[in-house]
Amino acid sequence: MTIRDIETPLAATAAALGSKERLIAAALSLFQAKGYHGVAISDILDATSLPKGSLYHHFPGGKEELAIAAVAFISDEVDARLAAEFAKNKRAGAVLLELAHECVSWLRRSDYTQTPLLGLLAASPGESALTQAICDAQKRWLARFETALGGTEEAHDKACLALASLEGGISLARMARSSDLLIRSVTLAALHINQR
Amino acid sequence: MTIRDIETPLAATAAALGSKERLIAAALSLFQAKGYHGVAISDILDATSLPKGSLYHHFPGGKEELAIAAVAFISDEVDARLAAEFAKNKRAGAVLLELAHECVSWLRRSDYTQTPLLGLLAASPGESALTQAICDAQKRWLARFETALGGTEEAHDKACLALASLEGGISLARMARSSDLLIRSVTLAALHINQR
DNA sequence: TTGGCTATAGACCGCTCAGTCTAGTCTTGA
DNA sequence: TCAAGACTAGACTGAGCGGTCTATAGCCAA
Repeated sequence: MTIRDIETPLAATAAALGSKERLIAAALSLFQAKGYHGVAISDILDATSLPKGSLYHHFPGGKEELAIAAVAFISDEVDARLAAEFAKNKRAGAVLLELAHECVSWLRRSDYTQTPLLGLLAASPGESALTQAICDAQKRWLARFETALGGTEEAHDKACLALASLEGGISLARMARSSDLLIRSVTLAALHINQR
Repeated sequence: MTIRDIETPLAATAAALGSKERLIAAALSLFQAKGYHGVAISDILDATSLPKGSLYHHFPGGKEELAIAAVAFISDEVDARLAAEFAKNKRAGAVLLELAHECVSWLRRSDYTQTPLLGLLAASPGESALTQAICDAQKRWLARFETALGGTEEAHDKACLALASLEGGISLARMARSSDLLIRSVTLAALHINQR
């Protein structure tokens, strides 16, 4: 079992993970649904049924440190996933589509409350370490696509389109409560990316 | 002079507008920079040098009513702009690129703190009238592109890609503090949209 | 001048926030 | 068996929040 399995917190299975992991999982889930400022420490504690002492024991830096850990987790997970897919010599467009479909499943499972990647976390305090962590995650993902596409100037362009259509599509789909919009934009983008 | 001229609040010119317009302008600017929950009523009052009484006189519904007014304003503005451009029989890709360049100018002018469209406002209380207002704005803009592209199924796909690459590109560019990423993704998208 | 309306002004309230602190419990290794 | 560290537990604090309230200033018509 991984953290991801309880990202939409299901108290039952959650007990099997350590407190630190449960805090990260609940925090990620909540931040993806309401953004950094929209989540209160008490929300996270309620979701995990843990007391304040535990949170500040594992994350002395408080809310921001926990948020950074959550971002690092999703950053690693997506990055690893991309690396694994590209290692199979799949075309970039296919990998993008696969990722999009997984995002769709997350959107549906959360009834369109969650933003599967980092979209809503962008509303975080400016100039903070948290902002930097989000920025780093996007850079990593961008680099994966870029190298998979050949590392050329054109590859860079295509990588930008891939990530933009994904994040933008997620935002549209969440608002309209219809994964359709995400699929449409990403499918077109994938088509273009796979060209020559 | 329009509200937009003082969207990045410049106290000097602001005095020429009524209090209500100044409140909307300042609120929009702040929400675009920090998201709904990241902005305090006192921030808006500080930015406008207006007392609390004025805000609750013009917007009895408080923070949310003001936010809705701000969303309605930008929704109208962008929609009118799209209508005007399309009326000149410009190709959809060209209009998209133009809009993107205007967003770039906003990003630069705000030193990459503001999200020119509605990106950061997506982190708003769920199931509220505000969420609905944001959703409506996106629908309007989407519809403009869709009809301009011919109203077909394919047009719908392309419209989704247009808006997704724009919103997603803005998010990437803001994080990386480089408008480059926005231009790259939108240029590629525009290319694809203009095809056939 | 007066009366009423619009708008400004800001003190004030109850609540929730992030974070601190002390006490207690569980685990582990000597 | 016991001591020390890891972790849980939750009361408490001060600051800041959104929102309410009363008082007042400016303006126009009677």
